[in-house]
Amino acid sequence: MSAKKVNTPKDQGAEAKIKEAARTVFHKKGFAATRTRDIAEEAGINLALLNYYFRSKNKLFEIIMMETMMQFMHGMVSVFKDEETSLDEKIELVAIRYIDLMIADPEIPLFILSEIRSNVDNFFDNIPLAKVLMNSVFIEQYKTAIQAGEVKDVSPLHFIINLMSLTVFPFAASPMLKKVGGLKNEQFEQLMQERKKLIPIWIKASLQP
Amino acid sequence: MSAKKVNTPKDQGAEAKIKEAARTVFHKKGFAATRTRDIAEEAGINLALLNYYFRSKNKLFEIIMMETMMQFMHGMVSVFKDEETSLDEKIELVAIRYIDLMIADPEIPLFILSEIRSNVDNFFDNIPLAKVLMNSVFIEQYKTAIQAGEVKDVSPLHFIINLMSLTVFPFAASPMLKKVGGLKNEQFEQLMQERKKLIPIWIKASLQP
DNA sequence: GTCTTTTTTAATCATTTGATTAAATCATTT
DNA sequence: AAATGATTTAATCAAATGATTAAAAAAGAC
Repeated sequence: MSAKKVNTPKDQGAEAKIKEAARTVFHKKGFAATRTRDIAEEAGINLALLNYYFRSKNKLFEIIMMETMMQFMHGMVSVFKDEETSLDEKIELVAIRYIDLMIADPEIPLFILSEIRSNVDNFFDNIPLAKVLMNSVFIEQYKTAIQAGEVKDVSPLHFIINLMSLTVFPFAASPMLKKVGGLKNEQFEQLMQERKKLIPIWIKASLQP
Repeated sequence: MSAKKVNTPKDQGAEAKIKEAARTVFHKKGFAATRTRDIAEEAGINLALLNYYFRSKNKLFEIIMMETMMQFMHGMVSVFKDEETSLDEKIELVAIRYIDLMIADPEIPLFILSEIRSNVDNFFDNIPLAKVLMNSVFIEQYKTAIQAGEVKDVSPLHFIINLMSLTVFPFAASPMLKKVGGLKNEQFEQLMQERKKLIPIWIKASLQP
């Protein structure tokens, strides 16, 4: 053996280009609607290269799915676990981080939601996500605030659902919203920027006892 | 010509059975992932019958898509246009109707959201939905309440987005929510039932000046 | 009951699509 | 620059899939 990682041959990084192309196409069309030929064309390489590097469409998809889930979950989990920030600060952080993430990558929410529908087991059966989130510092702080009478006594699940709903849904529904609201991309993004400040205000208002 | 509508031949309604099966399968798997053979099997009929009655997979899908969109939009539009109900009552009606609709047919939100992604133009370019909704009685009542100082001055778009987010998102995300929250179907439905009362409370709290 | 029309089926086509193969090209080492 | 191994391609395969066809079966008209 000699060159195990010779770096990229032709221009620079065929393998990386394929993965990037796969990310783009899978995110935009979903697994079932993407053809391996679409990915090859998007990457500007031959179809056989895809199978050479990634063995199959399924394997390639699993990689993209896993990375996307990690990217999406990491922002949330890191905030949820933080011992240093208050309940209010966490609410603000979640809104800001998620909206920024989704402005940068607006296809993510619908991609995750629709692909998980056919796939639930694979991704969550291993990960104890229920425990991690529902026993997190965030939820403990929320429960403490309830016991102190500082916020209304509503299930933490509703609280999380509301925060995610207000943050994520507009991006999942953006094609419809742009039509129904008659919005250009610019205006839609402006609206989402506003929500970084507004969502924490609305959430806190809903918590008033 | 003689029998134009001879009613159904074999058991009762092959055409209807195919449409019902198509609805089930399309809603569950989306257009790209469903095979015409899946629909035929679900309907308990031969594959050729599907093409005999509906000409093609595309035509059949268009019918299902159109009917589903109508079903989904009708509940909303009829409330929005109602001259007899107050702003508060409309908020309550939207929450109740939509949650009931989606408990009965939980696949609808994700089906609509993901299919529209590849299809925006077809369904909205004809329909002046933007005008219908944004000039509805509902929005006029909201604007009036702002001018009267009864509610905070926030864009009607945010208001609609929030109402839809809190109502629809949990169903779109239900596979994930059930995993993350460790919920059985029973418990999930119970949570959604609670939201029929809670969402109007939260929305109204967020409107307080 | 016979005839005509409608409904249903089995068999088959043509295309699409994921994947493989064998050979050619390129890069690196010596 | 020759040899070796890594990368890339064109050509091709086999299975899946949407659609059609021709004939059989059922239903209705007379």
